[in-house]
Amino acid sequence: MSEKPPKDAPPRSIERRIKAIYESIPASERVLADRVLEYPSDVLMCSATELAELAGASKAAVTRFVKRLEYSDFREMQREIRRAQSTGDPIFLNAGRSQREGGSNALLVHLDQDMSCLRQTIEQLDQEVLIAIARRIVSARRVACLGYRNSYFFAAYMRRQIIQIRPDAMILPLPGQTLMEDLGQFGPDDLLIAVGLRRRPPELGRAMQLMQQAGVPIAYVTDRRAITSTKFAKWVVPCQVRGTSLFDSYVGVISVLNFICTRAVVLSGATGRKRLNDLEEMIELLSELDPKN
Amino acid sequence: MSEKPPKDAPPRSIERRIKAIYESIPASERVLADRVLEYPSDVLMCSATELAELAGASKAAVTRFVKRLEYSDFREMQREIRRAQSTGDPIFLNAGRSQREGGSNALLVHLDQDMSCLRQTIEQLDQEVLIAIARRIVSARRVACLGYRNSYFFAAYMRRQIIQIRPDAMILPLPGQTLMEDLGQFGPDDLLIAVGLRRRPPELGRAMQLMQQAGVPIAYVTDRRAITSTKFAKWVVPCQVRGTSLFDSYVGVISVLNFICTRAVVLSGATGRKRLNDLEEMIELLSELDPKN
DNA sequence: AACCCACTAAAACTTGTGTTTCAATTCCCG
DNA sequence: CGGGAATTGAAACACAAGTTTTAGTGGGTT
Repeated sequence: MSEKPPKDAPPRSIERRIKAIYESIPASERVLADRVLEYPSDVLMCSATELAELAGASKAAVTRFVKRLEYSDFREMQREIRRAQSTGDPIFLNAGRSQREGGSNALLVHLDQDMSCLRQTIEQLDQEVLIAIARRIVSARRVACLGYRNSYFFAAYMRRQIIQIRPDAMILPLPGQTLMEDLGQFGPDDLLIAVGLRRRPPELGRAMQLMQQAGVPIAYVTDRRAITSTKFAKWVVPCQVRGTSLFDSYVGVISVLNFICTRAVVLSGATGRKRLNDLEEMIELLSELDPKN
Repeated sequence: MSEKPPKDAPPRSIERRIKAIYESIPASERVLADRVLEYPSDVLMCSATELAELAGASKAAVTRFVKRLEYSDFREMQREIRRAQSTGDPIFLNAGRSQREGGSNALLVHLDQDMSCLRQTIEQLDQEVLIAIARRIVSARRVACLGYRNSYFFAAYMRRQIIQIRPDAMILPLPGQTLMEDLGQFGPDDLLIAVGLRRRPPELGRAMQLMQQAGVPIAYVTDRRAITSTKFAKWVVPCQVRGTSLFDSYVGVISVLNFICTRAVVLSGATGRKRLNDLEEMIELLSELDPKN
């Protein structure tokens, strides 16, 4: 007992162990480290062979990696982690889920709500509408994203994804500018993406009405309760935002926007720009500049 | 090989299968059934041998039990169950939801991905950490939200919710300002909420390092692969952002932020809730907002 | 009581796993 | 440009996992 072996002394989690040595390990093991950090439950559920395949490494690399983490054995590592899990380390709650087991766990209640919010949003959407919007994003002469209050963030998010294929996409309103300075020139060849979730200020409806009168097609991302303002839109994307929570849940909104943008990028590749039209390649390309800091 | 086993026909859940045959199985397999019904995750995590020991049965009993459940193999059973869990409710995956004609169910695939992304984020978080952050939001002298690129939107969203209980909450960086002009005065009594999702510019890490040196506690919302920058944070909130999609999915991030903000409001108690009510009332009164438009 | 049948688990068997070895390769550093 | 250290995955290896066989037990029936 006088000697303290470093092994059992600190009940360090794998994440901690990985981060401690991350800088000093070779590439083949680093891909494993990345995979484990991103999907920790894989270690519990998969065999070492599967883990190697998932991470894109060899079985030998897995063994070396395990040793470097100061585990004697792949299996011992699994046991170790499982112990940590059963003693309450929340990182791996994933595997032990049994819905009603949570009891007073507010987090899991929250998860349930957001899951059903997300599901209800997506299930009741028409894929063709979303694809039509994506197509329009690619083909329109100009694109602008509009949103107020909370919705502004989502409009801005949308615009940020779109500029990867259309660097001219605008975000509105701009501080200190009136809307019409930027939208004044818009016409039937353009596209307005309006995000109007609950707590819409009247400006939004007015702007949409004006744009409709100018013949501008409008894609309108909103909540289910919107009524009158949907009349101005060519495409309506109603999202479920209401939970029993204090604040509205926007998981459905962000998910839909992601979907539209993804489709738009794919479509833009297909329409013959010199961009890669292979989705996988694009993912690879986007992933290569990926700082681990 | 010419014969097609009934293997791939029904994607029934394991619980269903067990209950279907429960009455008609012998004792040694029934103890296994009981164990599995009570701790379903054992099947995923344990080996067949371990499962036998836990339930108090023999290895042979496990094999017979698995066969009786119409799985060809113990390992195949594990794979089957794992697949069902990782996508959430297996109802969505291959239940043949062809209500949307057109053959391509890209939307439902997208839903699956975002559902599991959301689940993996929430389930692997520590509720105590989130509550500690919420508490700090209420008690800190000053609060600032920091984020670059995509993360900026989430920092801004966060700040927008927080100002309902803390009107002094800041969003950073501000255009045309240097960070230190706003953060220079920060110290141990304050709180910095940093959002740093993939594609982090180096500025973020530098800012966090400086703040840590100044003794400022940092709540850091990031993705699972972040390594070095987590060293500067007092609380780390790792989110699952990676799907097989082109763009990262932020459903988990937005959900967590919502949770933290909600808890902060609840914790802020009467004053906070009062303020929120006042705000709503005032808004209603001025009819500044019309939810129906 | 004798027989039969279902059931059980120990032990042999087989397959697939994780580990180790090793030659080829890359990357430094002189 | 070399030589050497480090890194890598394919293949060989040892071993443990799951399956099958088998011998034994207990309960029920005629």
